[in-house]
Amino acid sequence: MPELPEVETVRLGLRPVMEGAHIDRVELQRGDLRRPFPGDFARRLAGRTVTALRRRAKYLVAALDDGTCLVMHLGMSGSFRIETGEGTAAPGAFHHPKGRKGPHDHVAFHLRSGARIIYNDPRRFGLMDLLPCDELGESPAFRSLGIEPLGRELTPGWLGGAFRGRRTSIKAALLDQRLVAGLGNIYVCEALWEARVSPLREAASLAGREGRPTAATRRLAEAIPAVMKRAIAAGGSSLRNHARTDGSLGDFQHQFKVYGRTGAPCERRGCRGVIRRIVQGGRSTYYCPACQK
DNA sequence: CCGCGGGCCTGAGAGC
DNA sequence: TGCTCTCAGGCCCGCG
Repeated sequence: MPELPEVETVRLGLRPVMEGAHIDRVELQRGDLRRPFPGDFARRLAGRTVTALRRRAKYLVAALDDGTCLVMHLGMSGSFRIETGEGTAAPGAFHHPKGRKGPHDHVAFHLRSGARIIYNDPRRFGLMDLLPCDELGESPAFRSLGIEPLGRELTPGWLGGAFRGRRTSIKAALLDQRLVAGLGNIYVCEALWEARVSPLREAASLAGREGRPTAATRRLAEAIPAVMKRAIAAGGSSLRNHARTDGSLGDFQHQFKVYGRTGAPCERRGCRGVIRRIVQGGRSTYYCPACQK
């Protein structure tokens, strides 16, 4: 469940439990997710205190009291859940509220408060790493990340510049984390619908000229943060995984205008179009051919 | 550098 | 019921 709004929802859920928390012990189920855990991962975390829980694009970053940062990515299927410690946690147990260990619980953070934070990830496309906080920006994963979609940098002028010379589709350009970092397949589709821009358009055609972005680019610069904010307010989108750390579902999937709505009527006022699914770069794109130009 | 295609994993759902 | 197939919210790598 991992685009920016879902990651932000997770961050907001974890923050009250994690910030200021002392990590007693970390348990791993196996040595790797998408990549191996760094050496001595569990040992290096034991005894540390979390000073802040931040987000960069789709990454969660827990700053620790020794100057290292725990970097976490949810991949396609990662989720966190918080288990508060009634009684004593059985040693060696990845506890589940019903006493069962989830089949894909890979990491358990045992906090001094008695709470446990469990990371579950069936497909194991997720990632955890430990890096010096002052070198985060230079790390391979972060070095090439573009701007935050909710930051001040996202202006029509900036977007227009980013699209300049890009021969790829606007859909692919918005998925490119080197430009705007944090959008994924769902929110790109939704933002394009909101801005009435066809996903098939060449990105360069939206660049405009001499710092004069096109009207479509101005609409996109509004639609992107607007969709993200609404999604965060709704607790993200839940398709098959839980978005929230307490196990409750996000609600934004009920507000989708195009994603997953193949064959359904376009909800734009006055539009009689029907939502269509196409494949771009091997991934589904949903859009309304009638009103997205 | 850019853009594309494939690969990495497991599970859910559809269709037979 | 059970099998096979397709698809899934992301990212990395290697190729031309």
